[in-house]
Amino acid sequence: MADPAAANILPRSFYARDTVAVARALLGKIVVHRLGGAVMAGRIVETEAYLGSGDRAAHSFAGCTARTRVIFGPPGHAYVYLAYGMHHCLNFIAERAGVPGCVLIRALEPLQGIEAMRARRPRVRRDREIANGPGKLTLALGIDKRHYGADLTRGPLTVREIPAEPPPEIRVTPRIGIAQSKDLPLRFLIADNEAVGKR
DNA sequence: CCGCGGATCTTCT
DNA sequence: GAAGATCCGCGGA
Repeated sequence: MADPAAANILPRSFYARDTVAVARALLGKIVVHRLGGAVMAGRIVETEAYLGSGDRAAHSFAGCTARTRVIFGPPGHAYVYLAYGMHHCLNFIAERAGVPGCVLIRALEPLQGIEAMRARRPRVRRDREIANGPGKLTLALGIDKRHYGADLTRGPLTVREIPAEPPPEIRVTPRIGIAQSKDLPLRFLIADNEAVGKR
């Protein structure tokens, strides 16, 4: 594969669609983070959509608050929050400005900067365990609250597309680890990939 | 491989 | 004041 960090950045129009379309289209795309001289990159292999209406599991369901403000803003930005008081989770904002909707990045296949990722995940053995969970990938990439609202079309955190990459085969399941709206088919993953969370 | 429980803290009720 | 969009280590099969 070509250098992932040099691939084309996805434009804002990529994110300015309905949330499910964005969640599906993100599979196979590349997250690139430049931090402290390191360039880290991973291929998105698992996502979940959190909708703006009728989705009780979505943080935006309770309305626009200090925490969910960015979800109601323009697309192509990052929504980062702390889960269970310990783990950061990374989401990308979808839909046009004013309409809530975001996509949780649940798993990455590490492509580049693996040594830098391992430095933050010292206990991991296999490469595929470095970022195969929403809390694991933020730790591996060094993502935290400083990235709240970050613009994904420019800056140290970007999402890119390898040209001429064929679209992956997508599998659909209910979402993981939620208590409400739990049966909606809003989890998407690349069918043949090993670096995805369990069911 | 599978199930269990503890850690830890922000946000909204 | 309780509930989380989780992870890890432990013990057992």
